[in-house]
Amino acid sequence: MADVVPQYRNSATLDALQELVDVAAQVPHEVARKAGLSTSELHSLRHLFEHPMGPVELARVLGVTSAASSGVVDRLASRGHVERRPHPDDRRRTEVVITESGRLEVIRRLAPMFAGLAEVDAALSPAERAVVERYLRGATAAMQALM
Amino acid sequence: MADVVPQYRNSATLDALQELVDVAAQVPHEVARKAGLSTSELHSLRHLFEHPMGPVELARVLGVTSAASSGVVDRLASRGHVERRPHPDDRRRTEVVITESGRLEVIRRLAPMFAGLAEVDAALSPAERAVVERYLRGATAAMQALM
DNA sequence: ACCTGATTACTAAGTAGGTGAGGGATATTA
DNA sequence: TAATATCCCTCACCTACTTAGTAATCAGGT
Repeated sequence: MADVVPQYRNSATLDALQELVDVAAQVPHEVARKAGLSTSELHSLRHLFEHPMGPVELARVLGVTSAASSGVVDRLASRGHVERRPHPDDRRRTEVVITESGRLEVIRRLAPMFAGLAEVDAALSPAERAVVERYLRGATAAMQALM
Repeated sequence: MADVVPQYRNSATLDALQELVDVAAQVPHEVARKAGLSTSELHSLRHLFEHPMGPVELARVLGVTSAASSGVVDRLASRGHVERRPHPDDRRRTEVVITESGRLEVIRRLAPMFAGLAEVDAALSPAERAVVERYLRGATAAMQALM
């Protein structure tokens, strides 16, 4: 891009950001491969780690159809990484809940990265942290504008 | 993650970073869909924008096999977005060169994002920019450690 | 000059995981 | 209550990947 879009040239941050985004995209690919999961399965575990959700919501966060996420849940369930549970209030719904095995898989694969990120984070002074956060939120917003 | 890995809790930057990475992963998916390209095809154009490369190098940056990238180049070439050219020095090689049509496609789809990012970037003082760059490079390194 | 091994790019066959359409059960709204 | 919407699933199909293997070319050692 930088070659023909002059005003974006020579910005070290923009350059670093692009590199970050590229690497961040490679990581799930590689980690999933090592874990014997598809990237969708890995992303699902990562999101289910936070809180349970149904196949349709999962489809939304993955950016796929519910037909696809139904298969994702099937495969994760067959490996024991998640469980389907009936929703207490709405009998149409299924809650997909991550199991201990699923949690361990996520932690085992991603903890080293989070440790490294925490270290980078810890090196920031409060003032610097505020600057970085503002930048990250701004960049996120700029990307979201495309969608 | 934050729920069960206490030392990572309450870091606004880490939280913002995760959000950024998630959005950054959604963007190519969505942009490619709108452009009628696969994500691999879009990523290929993005990298070929910088400089030509052969199918094998393309495969490496995409994280797929050369068999797959061969197909990617086929599809991009059939749409007129790239051209195969014989490498001047090494007759085993093919150089895949982006065409004007390919450049336009990339610019048209991604320029708004880069404009937004440049704006965020421009809001930084030189000192702040240095902080942000250091953080981004550090985060990139932490991610790369997994691979 | 001639092997040997590495590298590049491709093809062929098989497969994983996606889409789109649609259906049954349940919930929500008019 | 009737109509409509939502949730989750199945089915048939398709795209884009993988693995395996080939031909051409290059580079190094003898």
